[in-house]
Amino acid sequence: MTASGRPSGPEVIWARPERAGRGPRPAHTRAEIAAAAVRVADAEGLDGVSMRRVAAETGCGTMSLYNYVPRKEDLYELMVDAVVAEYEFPDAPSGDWRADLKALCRQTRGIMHRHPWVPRLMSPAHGFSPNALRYFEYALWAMEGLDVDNGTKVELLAMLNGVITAYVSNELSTAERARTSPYSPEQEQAARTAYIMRVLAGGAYPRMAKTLTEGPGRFDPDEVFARAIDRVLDGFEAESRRGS
Amino acid sequence: MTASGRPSGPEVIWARPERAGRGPRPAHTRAEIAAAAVRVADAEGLDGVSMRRVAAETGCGTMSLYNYVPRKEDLYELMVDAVVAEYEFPDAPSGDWRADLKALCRQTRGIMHRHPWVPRLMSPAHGFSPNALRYFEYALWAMEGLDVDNGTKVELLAMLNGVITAYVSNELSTAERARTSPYSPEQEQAARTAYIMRVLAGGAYPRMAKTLTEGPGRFDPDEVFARAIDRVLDGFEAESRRGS
DNA sequence: CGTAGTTACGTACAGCGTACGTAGTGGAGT
DNA sequence: ACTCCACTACGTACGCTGTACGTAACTACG
Repeated sequence: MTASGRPSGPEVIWARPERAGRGPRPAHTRAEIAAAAVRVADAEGLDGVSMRRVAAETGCGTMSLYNYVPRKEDLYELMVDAVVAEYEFPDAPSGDWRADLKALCRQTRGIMHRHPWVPRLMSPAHGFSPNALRYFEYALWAMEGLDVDNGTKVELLAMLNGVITAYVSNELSTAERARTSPYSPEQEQAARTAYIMRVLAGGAYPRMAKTLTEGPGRFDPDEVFARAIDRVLDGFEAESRRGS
Repeated sequence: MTASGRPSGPEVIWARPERAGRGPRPAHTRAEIAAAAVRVADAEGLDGVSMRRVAAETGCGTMSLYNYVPRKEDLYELMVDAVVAEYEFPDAPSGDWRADLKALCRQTRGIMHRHPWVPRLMSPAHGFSPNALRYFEYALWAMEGLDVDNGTKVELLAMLNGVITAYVSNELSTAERARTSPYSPEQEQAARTAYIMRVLAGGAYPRMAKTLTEGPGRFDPDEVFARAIDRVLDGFEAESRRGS
């Protein structure tokens, strides 16, 4: 394979050397480009991330970007890796796997809040980027005190991240909608609740009406999130006790 | 507001009357258009769904589609509602909420397998389409025997659907990648495993290496899925027993 | 020291969502 | 019965996208 230009076969971008032996010294680095793309996505949303826009932000010609990033999908991979780098791991786990995993989950949510486009890019395809590997290694370390087999640990991590992604997506969807819509959030909200009220008034969905009207008052997002994570961990802890 | 043309305010498509009082009889229906879009997405992937393509499939001019569907996002909403219509609900729940919810989850997974683009469109924005309401109403009915408050029931449904979406996304990502990539699945797989092996051979990620090499043999997707759902249900059942 | 491989980047193409304008249709109000 | 105008249908056009391809400059290796 060649270090740039069209690849001769399917390639993971991380397998490409960043600098080829021959030719002029590249004017930019992957890290620079990733940072530029993240900047654009944070400021203008994921749809604002186009090759032209990122190239401009990086300070190079549009097509020069393709020397660093063969396909747009690879740019996404760089972006995810760049934000996964924001995790801060202690020198060693505390020994309390539950607390350590919960802290990890809080960090995941924090990253997604800082970079609302992350949930949309979540995919197993990005599971082997350098920083994802760092994350995975630490998570496995933190789980050493958890008495279940390796497969179950992997399943636990997958479920935690799945739940977090789903939860934060819901959390952010209103905000993201507001960013895109030409109307004010109040107008949007008003239109939706008006519609729902009209539907429920029809009486065709009595259980739903009851559930939505006599809903509980507790809506603190942090609490809902913590509760969700706790429930997932509960399930696996029970399994560990059963197994040992 | 007017029934077609640019809306005068933010609108849910379901609040628009399908047929206006005045003017010529529309040549197509929402159902027809949704079916056409679903056909295209099933055959060519979600990226194949363009307004032009769907219009052609429906048999009308590109811009005529905008009489039925003001924005592309609304087309997505029609598509999701169309596949949510595939749920088959019994006349009444069995009384065993666990079994009923599990059956519902299996149906969700089935729908996502038949329409691999569904996970990408999962969003709370689609939670109030007519068929989503039918789903929600039945699910609440099925949970009448579960002794937790309404808020918890909503959280359970959200978590189940989140976990299913994440799980099926993982399940499908390889297939979807194969559909898009110009290389054979074997080539893709070979490139990825070669890369991972090289990384793990470096010794920087010992726990990960151990986990991946001495992984368990049980990989039956149906089992992994059932186990995940069961664990979620376990957590909530425990909570119900604690509460009552 | 040539030369092959790399970097840089402009041009060009096919496709996208959709704003806008025009023509024709048919139900509601007089 | 007749008029009016909201509505349907649809062609054209604009600005945007990802990226294939060609060209020119540069540098490390044989």
